[in-house]
Amino acid sequence: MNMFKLNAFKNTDQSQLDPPKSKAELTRAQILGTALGLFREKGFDITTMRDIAAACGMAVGTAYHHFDSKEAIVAAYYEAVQLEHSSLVIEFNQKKHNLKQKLEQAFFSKLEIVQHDQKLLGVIMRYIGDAEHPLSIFGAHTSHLRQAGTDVFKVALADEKLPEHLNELAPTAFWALQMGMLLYFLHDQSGGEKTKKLVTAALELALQLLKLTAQPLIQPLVTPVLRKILSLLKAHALLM
Amino acid sequence: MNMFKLNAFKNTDQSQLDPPKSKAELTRAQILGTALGLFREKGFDITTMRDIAAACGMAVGTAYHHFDSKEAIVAAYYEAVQLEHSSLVIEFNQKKHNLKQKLEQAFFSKLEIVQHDQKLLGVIMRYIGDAEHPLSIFGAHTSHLRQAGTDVFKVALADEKLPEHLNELAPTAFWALQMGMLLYFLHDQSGGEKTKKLVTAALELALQLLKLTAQPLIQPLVTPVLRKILSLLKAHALLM
DNA sequence: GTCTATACGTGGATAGAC
DNA sequence: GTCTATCCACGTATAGAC
Repeated sequence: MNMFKLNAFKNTDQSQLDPPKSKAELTRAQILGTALGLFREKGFDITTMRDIAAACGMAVGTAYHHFDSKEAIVAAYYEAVQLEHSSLVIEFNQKKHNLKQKLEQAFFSKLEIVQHDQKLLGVIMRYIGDAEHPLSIFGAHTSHLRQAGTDVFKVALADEKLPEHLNELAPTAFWALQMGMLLYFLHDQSGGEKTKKLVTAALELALQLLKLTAQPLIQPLVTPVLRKILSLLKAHALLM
Repeated sequence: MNMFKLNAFKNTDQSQLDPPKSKAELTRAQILGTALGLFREKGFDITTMRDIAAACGMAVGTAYHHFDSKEAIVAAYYEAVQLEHSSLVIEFNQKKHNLKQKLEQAFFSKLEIVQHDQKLLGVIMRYIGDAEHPLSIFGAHTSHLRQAGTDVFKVALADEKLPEHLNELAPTAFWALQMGMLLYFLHDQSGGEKTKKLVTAALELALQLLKLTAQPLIQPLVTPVLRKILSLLKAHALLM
């Protein structure tokens, strides 16, 4: 099991194990943990900032002093998710594994981290289309999260010898596929079982395509198209 | 140019050309048109129901009598978009065209319809992760829209002879790709120019992959994986 | 059934005193 | 950093006019 950052939200009373924090950091952590508990239990929309403040035994204004908005709490959650995911993948890649194993670990570990937070993931997707919104996963305010999210796959692909353009495209493509996984998982009522099966199948397909496009006969057909897609994604800062 | 349903929102004073409507239908159309104008001009979140009612010269209660919520207005907009798109594609496919032409028309006509409504599209994406929400494009309440959206590609692919599993998967895959196009377009600041280029490149790649996977040598490798993906998507009612 | 006018409860977010 | 008081908008409800 993973004993990383996220457990701070799941287990509020282990602060003595962590390095000493300022009062503000403690209050922030308390709000975060309490809020996530309420979100998981009742759902994001139903839970009010008044509920959260009351459950923390503090005033509404205090909660807002530490988090600009209710969505900002979810943003903090997702930052922690990404942090934990990155460290799990890096740790795994310090040992030798084949590509399939690496990719499966990258996908499955992400899934494990968010396993019980379907309701929270839905909120993260909410502003996907508002480029202006600070919480849009495609917006400027979250570029560091996209960076970390694609870096994970750069790590997993580090030992592979891919054609030049694929080398640049693949991490973003896998990141996008991972977003698709989360989207499917959001609507998965089997507790993630179906999602895991889909990931396995999708990765198998992706690996086959990867091998295909690397073949000398096919590569010249695909390369110019990939180059074009590459440049257009870069124009949007969607490619990291 | 397309003189279909959507123009009712863009041009409010051409009611004499349309078939006679009940008073309620006229009021509904007026609210819809006025609201869309305000959404486009000021943005969805900033515009209030009171703004809309005031701009229509009616009471707030009247607006709510015709639309359950502010989001419901956007839902009505998207219904009309899908209706117009379907009829444009069907019309185009009554004449002979090759597959590339058909797919490009399907993608580009959708883009043309929503060309000036980036802000509205963002709102449609907002509930993508809330399976329960009536406006989620993956939810039960919008299954008819997904059906119409994939049917469009069934029409475009009707003349093609594809392997069995691809035949079922392809329309959903293209529908998903089209959603990706809309997502990219949302963040496109070139007025859709970059989006068009990306669509062209993506379709070229998709057609190449389609040809590849149809080849006898490759098909046995891909078929079992496609079958698995197919069954998992069906389990979610994501496949139509 | 359609529309007006008005008022109310709820919840997100803010201002300003301490 | 914290709390109290307040604002604003959404959505709902109600009573009455046509």
